[in-house]
Amino acid sequence: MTDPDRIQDGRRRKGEHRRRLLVEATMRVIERDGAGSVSQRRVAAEAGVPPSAVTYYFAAVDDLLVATLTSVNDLYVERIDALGTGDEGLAALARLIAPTTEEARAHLVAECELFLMAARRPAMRPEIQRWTATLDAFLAPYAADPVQRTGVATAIEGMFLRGAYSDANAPGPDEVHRILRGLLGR
Amino acid sequence: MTDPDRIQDGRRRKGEHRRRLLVEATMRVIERDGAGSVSQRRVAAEAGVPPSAVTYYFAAVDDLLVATLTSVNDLYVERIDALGTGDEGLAALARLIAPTTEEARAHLVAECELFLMAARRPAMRPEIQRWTATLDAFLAPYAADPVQRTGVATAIEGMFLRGAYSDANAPGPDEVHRILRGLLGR
DNA sequence: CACAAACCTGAGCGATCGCTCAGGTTGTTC
DNA sequence: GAACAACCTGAGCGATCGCTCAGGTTTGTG
Repeated sequence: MTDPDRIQDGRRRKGEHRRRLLVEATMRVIERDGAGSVSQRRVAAEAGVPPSAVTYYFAAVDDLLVATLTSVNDLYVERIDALGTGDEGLAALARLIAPTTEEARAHLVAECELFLMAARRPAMRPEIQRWTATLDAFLAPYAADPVQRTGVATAIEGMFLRGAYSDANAPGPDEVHRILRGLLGR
Repeated sequence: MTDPDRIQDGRRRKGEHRRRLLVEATMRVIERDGAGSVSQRRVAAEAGVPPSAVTYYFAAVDDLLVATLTSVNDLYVERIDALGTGDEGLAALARLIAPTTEEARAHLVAECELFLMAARRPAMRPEIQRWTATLDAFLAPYAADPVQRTGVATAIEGMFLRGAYSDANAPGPDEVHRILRGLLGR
């Protein structure tokens, strides 16, 4: 995504800022009410802009969802790339997976809903592949065998999902770390 | 769920049949249009009954979704219990996980959406726990260590999720089988 | 300072939504 | 066959939905 502040043209710069504002508002709506509740009007109210402003920047509600998924993905790819290596990298990944606060859990639920939406929307599919590729690249140093790597990657996604349900019995960062170590034979 | 044909009272029997009809219609609506598109009117149209009939049997739309999740879960618990043991049990599980037809994939997407809904609806949480417990019980003979078992269980759920995205690069039954064998150290 | 481009909005159309309710039908019981 | 319980429905209220559009404002350009 283009950095708004790098844009010369003041008109476009303002527009790009507004676009971001809307994506952030969308994320808050999803966290609070669910991805199915994203509507032009709700996002507009959350962002404090008139409804038609949403239509101006995103022709359809689906386009808004694609942009939001892309934004979430940007952050995750960045985080994965910054995890580090060896066992510390694994521990950091575990901390990334397991939500420790109720706020983090709400965020996680929102992300899961966004990802699952891709199952029905071809426009979102490339983002899924980007995530999958990023995760696979991170795991490569830990597991040379691609079959094992896919197994661990799916387990990671499964743990994200379980974190979304939370309640007491969800695995915390320490247990996630132990599980990862176990799956990778360490 | 109570078997409708076992009910003596003809009034109640008919009612229970109708209730099932509505749950099945709901599942078809979810497969076609997504869990977010489930509405009293849509389900009614799909089932060929007047809208008020839906309200009569399920006070709110959420109740309909809970009933549908329960129904899906019933089937899965039954299937898991019938998988068998040893490597053949593992192969059968792999066949259960990986969708081979487009129809199976659509069904899988619907199931994932229903499960994820539980993250926001406490009324659905017990069904998640029922599934988790069933899966854990199946895996017990394959892995004594509970940490490893949770790892494999989350991988299974991750593979369900990946099957929902499908496309070419999704793992087929054979690869799922290989992954499972690998994770269980066989 | 004229012109253009990009930004921005209020009003509103037709459709769908969840849910209520008064009243009608069918099946069971005694 | 009277009394009752369960089943069943059409009509409709108020709210929200996606999306369109004509026209107004701000910002950059030559």
